[in-house]
Amino acid sequence: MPNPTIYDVARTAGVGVGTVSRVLNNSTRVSPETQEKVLSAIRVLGFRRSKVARQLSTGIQHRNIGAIMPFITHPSFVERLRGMQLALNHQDNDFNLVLYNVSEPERYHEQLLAMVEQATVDGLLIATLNVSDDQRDLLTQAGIPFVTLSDACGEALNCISPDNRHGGYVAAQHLLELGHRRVAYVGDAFPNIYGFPTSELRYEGYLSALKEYGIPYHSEYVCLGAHGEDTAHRLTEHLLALPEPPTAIFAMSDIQAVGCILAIREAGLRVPEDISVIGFDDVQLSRYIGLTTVRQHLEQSGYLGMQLLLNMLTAPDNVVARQLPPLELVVRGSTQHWSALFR
Amino acid sequence: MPNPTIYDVARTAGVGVGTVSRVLNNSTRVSPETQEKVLSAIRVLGFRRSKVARQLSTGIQHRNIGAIMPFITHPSFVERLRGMQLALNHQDNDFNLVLYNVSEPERYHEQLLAMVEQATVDGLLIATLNVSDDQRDLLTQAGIPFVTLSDACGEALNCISPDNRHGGYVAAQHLLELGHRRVAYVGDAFPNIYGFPTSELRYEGYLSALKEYGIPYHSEYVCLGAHGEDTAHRLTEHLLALPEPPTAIFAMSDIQAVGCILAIREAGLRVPEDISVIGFDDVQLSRYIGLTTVRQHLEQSGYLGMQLLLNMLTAPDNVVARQLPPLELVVRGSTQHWSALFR
DNA sequence: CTGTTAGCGCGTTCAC
DNA sequence: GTGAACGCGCTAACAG
Repeated sequence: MPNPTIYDVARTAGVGVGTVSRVLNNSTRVSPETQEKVLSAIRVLGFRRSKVARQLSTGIQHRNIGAIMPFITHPSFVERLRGMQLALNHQDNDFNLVLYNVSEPERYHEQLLAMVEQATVDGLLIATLNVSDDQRDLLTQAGIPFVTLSDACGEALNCISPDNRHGGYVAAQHLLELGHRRVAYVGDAFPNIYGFPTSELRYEGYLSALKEYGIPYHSEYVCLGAHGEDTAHRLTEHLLALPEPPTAIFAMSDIQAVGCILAIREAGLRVPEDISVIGFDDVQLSRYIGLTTVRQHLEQSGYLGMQLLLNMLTAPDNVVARQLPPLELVVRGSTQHWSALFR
Repeated sequence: MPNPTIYDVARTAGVGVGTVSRVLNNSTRVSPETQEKVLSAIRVLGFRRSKVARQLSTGIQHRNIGAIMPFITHPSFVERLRGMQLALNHQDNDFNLVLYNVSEPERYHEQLLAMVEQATVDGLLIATLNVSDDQRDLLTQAGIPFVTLSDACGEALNCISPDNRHGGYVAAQHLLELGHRRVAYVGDAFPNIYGFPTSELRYEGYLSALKEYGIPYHSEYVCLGAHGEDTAHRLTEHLLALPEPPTAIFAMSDIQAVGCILAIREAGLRVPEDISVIGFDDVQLSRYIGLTTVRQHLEQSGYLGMQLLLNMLTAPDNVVARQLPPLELVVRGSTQHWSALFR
C-alpha cells in the first residue's frame, strides 16, 4: 500500500475516520486505548497525512512566493534574499518563501513550466534570469504575478533594476578620472547563458566612458568569460601578460574583482599601487576587503521586489511601482591615482 | 464574492463546471464562443483557481522542506543553505526548500506550531535553534521528521553538529602554542536567547585549554554579549582599555573576529603584530581577509543535514546517520607568535 | 467518547 | 463539444 489514507488507518484500527482525525489533531479527548490502537495502526501502515487534503478541508490557503535564480550560492543572491526576507517579515502575512535554484540553464524553462502546471507558487521573484515573451505569457495566463530583478525587462512595471549601462559608465569614469588610460574590462561573456544582458550593458557604459574621454578602444583589454572568481583570475593573468598591461581593471562584479586582485597579487604586483581595481555590486565582502565598487543596493532591490510582488498579490488593482535608489560610486582602497610621469 | 470557484464561473458563464475546467487546462477542444464566455466570466469574477484543490485532485504531492533559523542574514547561514541546496539538487526529487526566518526568539515556538497545525512542511531543518522536549514531541507526533544543525542535541541520530567544545579547545590551544598568555574570549552571552549552547561549549573548550597550559583564569578576559560584529567591536574596545590588555583574542565566530580586528585597528594597533585574533566557522569571507579560524565545514553540515532529512523522508526505515568531518584549524594571517622577550 | 456524513475546489471520467 | 457525477484525503458538524 503506497499511500495509506485515514480510511486505511481507520479500518486497520477498527475505528471510524473521525477518530483518526481526532488523534491526529488531538482536538477532543480520545480514550487512551483507542488512541493507542490508532497510533499503532498509523505506525504499521506508515501513514502520513496529506498536506493538500488538509489544507483544502480547513480552507487555510497557503501562499508561496517563489524566488528563482541561478547561482544561489553567490553573494549577490544572498544580499537580495536578505531584502526579500525583510520585506516579508515587515508585513505580517503568511506567505512562504520558496527557493528555486536554476542549476543548469536548460532546466530553467522546465522549472517554470512545472511551477505553473503544478501550481506550486502564487507569485514569483525572478532574479538574474531573462523572461522571454513566451514565459511572460505563460505566467500571465496562469495568473501568477511575477517581478523580475534583472535588467532584461525594458520598462515593464514589474521590474526592479538598476541602470547597468550608467553603472558601467560610472565605474569606468572613476578610473579615467584617476588618470588611468589603459583600462580593462573583465566580465561575463555575452550573450549570457541565462539570457540576461547585464554584462553587456555595463560593458556599453564602459565603452561610452572611454569614448567620452577620448581613449581609443583596445579589444585585448576586454576579457569575457564565465561568471566567477576563478575565471576572472585567469583572465587577469592573461591581461598581465600583455605587452602593455592595463593600469586599471573594471570587473563587472565584486566577486570577479576579487579574482582579479588575487591574480595581481600572485603576479607580484600590488593593488592599488600598481594596478587599480573597481568592482560592481557592493556586496558585504567588499566593505571588509576595502574594494572600490559601484553600489547597486542589492538588498534593497530584493526588498522592493518582494514589496511590489506582495502588492500585486494582495491588492492587484492598486499596484504602485517601486523605485530603486540610484547607483552609487563607493570609493575604498582598491583604486588609486595613476600618472605616467612617476613611472 | 471573496473566493469564486469554478462553480461560480460556470454559473455566470452559463456552462457546466467541466467546461470551465477544460478551458483552464485547454485540454480538449472547446468551441471558441464558450471559451470566450468562460474567459470573460473568469475575468469578471476575478477567479483564481485553488492550488490545493488542484493538487488534491491531480494527486500531485508537493513536499516542502523547511529550513528554519534565526539570523537568515548571517554568513554562516548562507554556507549551510548552500549545502542544503546542493544536496537537494543532487538527487532529483521535487522537494521544495522553504525558508523560515526567526526574527524574534519569542516567535520561534509559534512558528513551529503554525507549521504543524497548518501542515506547511513535510520535513524540517533546524539550525542554530534549540529544540525543547515539547517541541520534539510536537514534531514527532505530527509526523514531521527533522534534523537539527546545532549542538543542543545530545547524541540524537538526527543531529549534525561539530564538537564545539573541542573546537574551542583547538582555537585556544593554537594561541597558547604561539606563546600567548593573555588570551581573551569574545562570544555570545549564554544562556543564548535562542537556547543553543554553542558559545558556552566553545568557552568551555577555551577554559580547558587554559587549564592544561597552566594559565590562570582572568574573568575580565571573557567578554560576552549579543551576537554580531558590532557587539564584538565594543567588547574589544573594552578589552583594549584594560590595564593589561590581552595579546590574543579568540572570537567565537568569524564575524565577531572581524569586529575585534576592526576595533584593534581603530585603536592604532595591528593584527597580528600587536594582537592575534582567531575566529571560528571559516566562512567565505575569512579566506579573503586572511583570518585564522577553526573550520567547522558549515556547507557540508547543510549538505549532510539535508541528505539525512531526505533519507528520513524517503526511506524512513533505513535511515543512516551522517558524520561531519572533524574540525580543522586553519592558520592564516591573523595570528602570530608572541613572546614577552621582544617587547 | 465515537461513527457517519457532508463538504473543501477542482480534474476527469462517463454518457449525452 | 458539453454537462453531470464521482473521487482526491481530510476536517468538522452532527448524531448516537
